[in-house]
Amino acid sequence: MKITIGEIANQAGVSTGTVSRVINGKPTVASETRATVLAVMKKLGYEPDPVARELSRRTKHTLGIWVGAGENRLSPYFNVIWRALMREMQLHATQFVELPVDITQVRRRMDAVLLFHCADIDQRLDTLWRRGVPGALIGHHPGVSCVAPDDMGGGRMAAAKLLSLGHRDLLHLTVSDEHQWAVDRAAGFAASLAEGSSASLAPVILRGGGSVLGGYRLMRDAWQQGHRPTGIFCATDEMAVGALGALADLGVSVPGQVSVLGFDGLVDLYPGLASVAQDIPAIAQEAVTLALGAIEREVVRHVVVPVQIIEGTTLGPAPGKRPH
Amino acid sequence: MKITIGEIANQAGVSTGTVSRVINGKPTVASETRATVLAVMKKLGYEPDPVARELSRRTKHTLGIWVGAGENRLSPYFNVIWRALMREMQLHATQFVELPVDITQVRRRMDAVLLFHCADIDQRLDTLWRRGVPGALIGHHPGVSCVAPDDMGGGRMAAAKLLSLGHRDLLHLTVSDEHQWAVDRAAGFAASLAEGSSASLAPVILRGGGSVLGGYRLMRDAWQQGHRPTGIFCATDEMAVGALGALADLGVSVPGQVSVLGFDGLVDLYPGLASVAQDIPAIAQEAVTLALGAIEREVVRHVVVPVQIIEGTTLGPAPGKRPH
DNA sequence: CTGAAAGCGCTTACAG
DNA sequence: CTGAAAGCGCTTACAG
Repeated sequence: MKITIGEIANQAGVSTGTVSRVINGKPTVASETRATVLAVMKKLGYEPDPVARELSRRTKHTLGIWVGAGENRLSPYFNVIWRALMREMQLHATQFVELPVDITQVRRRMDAVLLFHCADIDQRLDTLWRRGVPGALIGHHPGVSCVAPDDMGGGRMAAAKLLSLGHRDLLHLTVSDEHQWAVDRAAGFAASLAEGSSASLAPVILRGGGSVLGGYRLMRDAWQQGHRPTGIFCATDEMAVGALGALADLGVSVPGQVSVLGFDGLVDLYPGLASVAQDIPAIAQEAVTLALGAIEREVVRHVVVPVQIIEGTTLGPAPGKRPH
Repeated sequence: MKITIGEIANQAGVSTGTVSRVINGKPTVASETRATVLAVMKKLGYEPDPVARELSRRTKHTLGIWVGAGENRLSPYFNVIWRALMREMQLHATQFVELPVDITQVRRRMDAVLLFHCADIDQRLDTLWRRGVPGALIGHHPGVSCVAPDDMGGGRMAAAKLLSLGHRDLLHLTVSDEHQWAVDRAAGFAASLAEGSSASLAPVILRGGGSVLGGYRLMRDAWQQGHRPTGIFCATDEMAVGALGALADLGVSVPGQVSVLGFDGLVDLYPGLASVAQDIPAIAQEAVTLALGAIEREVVRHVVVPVQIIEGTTLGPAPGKRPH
């Protein structure tokens, strides 16, 4: 039998209202009472029913999600962040609608809209503005709440990591489109190298398609044209997977001859892939929080979520160097 | 203001119970009453609240989803079917838990489990059996309810399509792992060719990785080894994308010199991709229906969902032939 | 700080 | 065939 708030209330000797207040972390509960209730909840392995919560919360919100036109909805990254967003909305007991590019078609009421990697942000915000729907976005933009990974910092971390392994001949593979994230990752990478204490280094930067095939071709062509980097930083993990495929086909050993570092943290794409990992769950959580906050006209916030390097077997010391 | 069952009842001059019966297609409603209610619902653009439905339906179900160990959760196909499953569960107001490989860890109660592309089906069913949880699966297996696309028929359709375009030199790229779907697609393709009225044809079959890179390498190597097929059938769209990439790099024109046909229907992967398309929404719907049916110990059913060729610009008549 | 009670939008026995 | 009523598991003013 499913265990409910009523059962908790019984065993804790309080009312269901109090149990509810504990669940929701309301401040108006005596700490002793709170402890008792928490103990009973734990003992019984209670988990609140999200469905009932959603129904009873007066203010039920539905969030629109509006994805940029160019976004590849089949990419691994989209896949992962989408699932994280879904999970987050479920926890917040929030419904959602995925918006078509032409938003005027949409009948369902939306309380707020989350823009995801849209290039034409201004125009879309304008459309929302006219409909009186507040927005938040994953990315960067003045005047609205935003959340994004620390792309610039991640680029810097990539540089620092490769430098610390002794690499001096560096290659950066990125996308030819001027996405903010790509620009920032490249800028962070280059800036950090330029600041190097000894000789200031400049990476070779090559641009192409953002897919696995894009990375493959860039890497293959670069090598065949005589480039001999020992440290390669890719703007996405997909590109890194492609680059690794090309290196394998070229007979170049990784990480013996060449180290490869991706970005995003999708290390399941390739065994041992090293990557500057985004904290996708945190981004999704912030995104939903910001969008929900926008409904209440909360103050605009810009959240930058830290990234973190996941070491893998595609990273090693530069040939002839010892690691330190 | 959200429009509810009460409002419908008011305007239709009936009770909410009757409206509910109409919504749920219960037979015990006078057809005249039904028509009135339906009309009001339509006029007001009413959509039942799935959350409220779930809460009030006495029997709330939680479905476990158990994904095969080898399944690439980042692949486009997984992405698409996963989203279709989520949507279906939402419509059925069914909760779900994604199960880890080690199911003994799971605390939450599950009413049924949906197995997705598992290789070790027998063993998993056994585990479920011991826990008294019924199962259904996407794939094929005797003794449990199953749903799967018509892999064999799709292979036949691929053969028929390429033959009708005049292609006689055929290549099939597939995965090296012995997945049921891969085996069936290849078998259908080969069987259909062998039955050809004139000379019986045999395709060259090459096996490799199922990813884009796998398709790329198979295609490139085949061409460089002197294979000169004019019609290429790939077991997955991802492989087709890879093959198309290789052909582009080799300077082979598509569909001028070579036609390429994928499988799955993920035509957004590549502009103009021709593909034997699975009806993924239908599969997801059946899957959830079967799993929910298994709870009621309904009779075991095996559902095969038809596939359909999506024509694209990667398909054309064999060189020197006119289309008919 | 806490309880009693109403209500979220539906479904479903129970009567009639 | 249909209505009145209870109930799904929670949250939240309203009192105290």
